[in-house]
This record gives sequence, C-alpha cells and structure tokens, in this order.
Amino acid sequence: MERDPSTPGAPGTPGQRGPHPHGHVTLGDVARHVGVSAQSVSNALNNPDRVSPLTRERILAAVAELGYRPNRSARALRNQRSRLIGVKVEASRDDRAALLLDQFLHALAESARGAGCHLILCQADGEAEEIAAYRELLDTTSVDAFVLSGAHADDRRIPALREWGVPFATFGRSWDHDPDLTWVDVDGRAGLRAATAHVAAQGHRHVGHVGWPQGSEVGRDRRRGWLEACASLDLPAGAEVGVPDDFDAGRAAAHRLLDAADAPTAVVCSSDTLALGVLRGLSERGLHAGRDVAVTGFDNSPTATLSTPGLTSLRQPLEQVAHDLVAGLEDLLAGAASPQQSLLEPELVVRASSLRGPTP
Amino acid sequence: MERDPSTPGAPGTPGQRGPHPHGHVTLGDVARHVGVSAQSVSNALNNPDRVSPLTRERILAAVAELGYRPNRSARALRNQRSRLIGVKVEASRDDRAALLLDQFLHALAESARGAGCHLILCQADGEAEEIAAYRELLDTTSVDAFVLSGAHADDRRIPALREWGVPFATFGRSWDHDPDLTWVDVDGRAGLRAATAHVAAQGHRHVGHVGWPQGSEVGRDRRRGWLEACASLDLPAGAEVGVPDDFDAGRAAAHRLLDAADAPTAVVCSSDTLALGVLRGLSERGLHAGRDVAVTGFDNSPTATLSTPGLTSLRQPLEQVAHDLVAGLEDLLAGAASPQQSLLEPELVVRASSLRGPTP
DNA sequence: CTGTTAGCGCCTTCAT
DNA sequence: ATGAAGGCGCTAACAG
Repeated sequence: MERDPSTPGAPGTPGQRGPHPHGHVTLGDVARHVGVSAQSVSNALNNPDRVSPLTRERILAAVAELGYRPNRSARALRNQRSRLIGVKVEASRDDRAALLLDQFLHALAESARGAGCHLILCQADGEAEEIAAYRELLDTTSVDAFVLSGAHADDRRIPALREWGVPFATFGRSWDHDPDLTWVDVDGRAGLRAATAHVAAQGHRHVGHVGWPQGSEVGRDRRRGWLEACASLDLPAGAEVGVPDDFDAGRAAAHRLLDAADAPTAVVCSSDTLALGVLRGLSERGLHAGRDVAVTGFDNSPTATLSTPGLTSLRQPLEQVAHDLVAGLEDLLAGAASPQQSLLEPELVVRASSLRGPTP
Repeated sequence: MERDPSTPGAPGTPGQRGPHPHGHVTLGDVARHVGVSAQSVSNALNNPDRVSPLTRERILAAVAELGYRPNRSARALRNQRSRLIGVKVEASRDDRAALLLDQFLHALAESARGAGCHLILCQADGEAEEIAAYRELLDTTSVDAFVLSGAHADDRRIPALREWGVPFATFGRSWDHDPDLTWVDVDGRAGLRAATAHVAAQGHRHVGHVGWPQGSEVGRDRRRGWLEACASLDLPAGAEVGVPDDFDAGRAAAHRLLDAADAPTAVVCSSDTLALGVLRGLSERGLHAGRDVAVTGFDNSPTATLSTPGLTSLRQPLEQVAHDLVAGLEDLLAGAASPQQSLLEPELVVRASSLRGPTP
C-alpha cells in the first residue's frame, strides 16, 4: 500500500523525488544540476571556505531547490560517526523515574536535535540486559555515545561502557566522586531543604520525613536535606520513617507517624509515590492534607497535579538536565580533557497539600 | 575521558577490539581469519544455503570468536534499508496519551527488536512540526517506516506520509474507513460497555457518563459503548456531561451530575483524567467513591493505581498494540497487498472506586 | 560452491 | 579553487 517495493522507480510514483529508484536526492544529483563535481557540493556544505563565493551560492541554491539532504548511512559510514545517541527505555514501574520518562525523552530529543543528533532506543529490563543492549548498538556501529539514566552507586554499566571506550553521560551521579564521569543530577538535598523550609514557613514546627534512606544514595541525600533544614531552622528533631519507595509503604508510614505521641503536622517525602501514599493514609484517618497535615513529594509527576488535593512537589529541571547531558557528550566527542558535571536545583511547586487554606 | 579521539588505534587501548583504528570487527576480518572471501562470510550469515555446511561452520565459529556484528551504516547504505523505525515524542501533556507513552515506547521497542529493528526518536510539538520531522528523517534516509500515535479523523500526517510513499502504521484509527491504512486501535466502545456492565453488576441502575463526545471520534466511540450497555441492560437513560478531557472539567462534571434531581450512583468516564476529576468532585461533597458512587476511568494510567481510592480503569493492551503495529509494518515492507488493521479489547481492571466494599 | 567486481553516497587526500 | 581517486563495510550480480 503506502509503498509497493515491486514497482520501484517508475517515474511519477508517489515518493519519487529524484532520478534514483528510491527517490532520494544525492550529492551527485546536485553536482550535475549545477555543473560542478560532487566534491565541490560537499565542500560548499561542509567547508564553505574551500569554494568560491559564487559557486557556493549556486550550489546552495540547487541544494535548496532539489531539497538535498545528506544520506545518514553514507555519511556515518564515511565519517565513522552515526550522530545517534543510545538511550534505554524500560518497562514502566510505578516509581518516580518511569513517570518522568516521556518528559525526559522529549527534552533529550530536543537537545540532541540541537546537536544534529537523534536518539536511538534500546529496550532492556535488568542491568545485565541493558549492558548487552548497549554492547549490541556499539558493535553494530549504531551509536556515537550513550545517555544512561538512573545512575547509582556501584553502577555496573559505568565500568562496562568505560572499558569499551565509548563516550557516555549519566543522569544521576555514581556517588563515588569519580572525577572522570560526565554526569548531570538534580540536587535532592537542596530540594528537601526547600520543601522543609516551605512547610516551616507555613508555621509547622514538627516536620516528619518519609523516605528510603537505606540502599540508595539518592534516598540518603534527600533525607540529609530534610535534616539540614530542620537543624538550620531550629526545628525539633522530627520523626521519620524509612521505607521502600512504594505507595503502600507511604500509606503505612503515614499511620506510623501519626500514631506516635509527638505526631508531626507536616511530612516531607522523598518521592511523589510515597507522598501519595501518605495522602491516602491521612484520608483513611479522616484527616485532610493541607488543612490538617502538610505533605510534600518529589518529582512533580503528572500524578501530583491530579491527586486530591494537589500535591506540592519538587520539579526536576529536565530541559536543563537534557541540555547539559548533550553538551557533556559533545565535549567528550570533541575530545575534551575534563568531563562536565552539573548539579541542578529542583523547583518547589506549591499546591494545596502543603497549604493551610481550604482544600480546593 | 571515556574515549580520546586523538589517540585512535593504539593497540590495547580500551575499546580496541579489532585490527581497525575504531576497534570494530568487519566482514573482512572474519574472512581473513577463516581464509575465505568476505562474500562467503556474508553468504554464510545471510544466505546459508549458498555456502557449504563445513565452511559455514568454520565461518560461524569465527564470527562468534571475533564477535563480529554487521556495521549498521554499511548495511543500510548497501541495502537501502536502515532497519530504523521513526517515532515521535512530544511534550508531556497531562492527558491520557502522555501517561502511557513510556509503556508504549517500551513495548514498541521490544517488538521492533523482535523484527531486527530499532526505534529512532524525533521530537515535535505540533502536527506541522511533526510532519517536518518525519520529512527530515525520510530525506536523510534515516528510517524505513514510521509509527504514528494518536491518529485521528482528518489527520494531516496520513496523506503526507502516503504521498511520500513511505510505509507507516498508526496507533489509532483515522475513522474514515480508509481500507489502505495499516492501523491498530483499542476498542473504547467495548471498554465502556464493559465498565458499564461492571457497575451494573454491582447493583447500580443510574449510570452516568462523563466524556468528551464533541470533536473526537474516540470520545464519541467511548460514549456509544456506555449508551449501548445501558440499552442492552435495560438501565434508564443515564445523565451525561460532555466536557474537554481535563481534570477540572471532570471535577465540575461530578458536581453537575450530582446536583441533578435524578443523580447517578455510578459514573463511567472516558478517561482517567476525567475520572480523577470526578473523584475529587465527590470528595469535595463529602462522598466516598466506591461506597457512595462508583467511578471508572479509561487507560489504567499509573495514576489510577495511586489515587485515593484506587481507580477502576480499562487497561490498553499495549504489548499487543506494539506487536501488531510492527507486524503491520513488516507486511508493508515485504510488499503485502492488503494492510493489517486490528481492533483490540481493553481489559477492565477493578479497584476500590467501583466497589461497594469499605474503601481500602 | 566460491571468488571477483562493482557500487550504495559520502568525504579525506592529493593532484591540477 | 576545483576535480579525480579511493575507500568506509557491505552485498547483488556475475563469473569461475
């Protein structure tokens, strides 16, 4: 239907846009049209100063007229550079990362385009599978570089890619102070400091925390932000619950915190998932988030907007993250000596769950 | 750092895996290692019967030993086929499509891998931008085919791609009964019939509907499912509200329905976004979803799991959608005469919002 | 059954 | 300033 391979190249066939069966305009077509060599066309486009201004003019006009675009495969073959960046997608889990993936991919695709690159996806569920998928893309010369998301301490992907000698940048730190790693991360510690300061500004003095301090540097880091803010604001040491990052754990955590003698009136959480669990926990006790207990999350996931009440959360600056990742890769590909590392502050998005006013 | 372009090919350099500066094993390397021509190696891999079993054996052994993988660019250049499928990602909107994007992409990447293909992303925000992005991928010979999501009536992308003669398949119908279109869609009408029957089975007789019947065939189709079920179950004609697909509209719709004299005791919605709005509307009136009023949504978005109470919803079989899309594209690329079209049933996922039991 | 030839479209190198 | 030659890695077509 859309294209019938059995009748390639019949002139006038839909999709026929040049003298070739496949309908693509090549360097040679432009050259013939102008009456110069293919080489001059290539130069006019890639080394403008190697060609006289006049011919350059004529060539560019022909390029525009014929709609010439360089063939990606030919260029990649010749230059040993595909202008493709490998990215993994994984099965959606109901956790923070998954909810943001589309926004992140969009931002990354946009930044890549700015660098003249495209994203190629690979699919993998475990770390081993992911490494294998990267290896395949690399062995088939499909990519110039990779962007890894969710880098963590003891990340096996990092030594693997490094050993292969392929440039890569990570969203998330490795937490081992590796000076040779190109990374971008969001400062969760600063984020929880901001959330804590915000609820304190609403008059709350007993600020509890729900997070997952074990097993993850990210969790420890966010918790540290809460602790630091409590200390610097002279709040009494708040209660905290450390749980895995899932909804029911957040729900249970809310009950545990509120059952205590010295129950907090505000709860800052290390993720939206946990915060939404806390919201449910509150509602199960007949309490209203915001009016009775302030609650904040982390990630500003779409869910945060849609929960009842709206969840105050910390927005990750994904556009900036994507931009810095691509810039870091460009540096690596250009042979930069020292890798870029950038730590970005999340932005507090205030909604009803942390405000005393009537629940809207 | 990860790779220093200024010292390519020093033997023993990380990333050095063959005799070439870039460290990739080529057909020629394998051929030399076995003592045959490059052509025979190619044949052993692509036309096994054109080579004697014994040499084939030896060649495959060498391929495995050296870790040969064909160079994607070279193969694409030679075959005029990139084995890349173009897919668009757009800025996340808080609507149904965006929340599912990552799941869909994952499923699609998985299916593509089964067909020996990869996904290449392009980024675009409006329809015009999207068409331009496709055009660029096509002109640079970057893709063999496209998968479009969210096809709708009067979709300008469809005639554009068709005119260019490039194979494509759409997630969503065009609704103009186009027999030449390869599409996969989820049967929203069947979905709303199922949701309506489910709440009826809970004893509800007054089943209202909140959807967006104007401006979208999808909305009209889903509404029709609700109407059909009411008719076939002998339920009295239920009240309905037609609104745009957003959270606040759902919230307002709940109030409008419940203010009426003959207020429904169950509300089936055409999207999770609307259903979540309805949940908030109920909670604002002090009503409990499930116990007081049954509510169902559509999409089974991550949010449905995390809302309070959990939202009964209709899960789209995205794995099957992805599989059928890729199968449809393979058919097109193989020159099939009649395009595949498949309509898949969503699966009702029951949670507390539609159950009379105590809100868990 | 195997090898040689040629060329996909592009760009670096080297003449002119 | 321009063009010719050659090759990136692969495979269809044709020898042998």
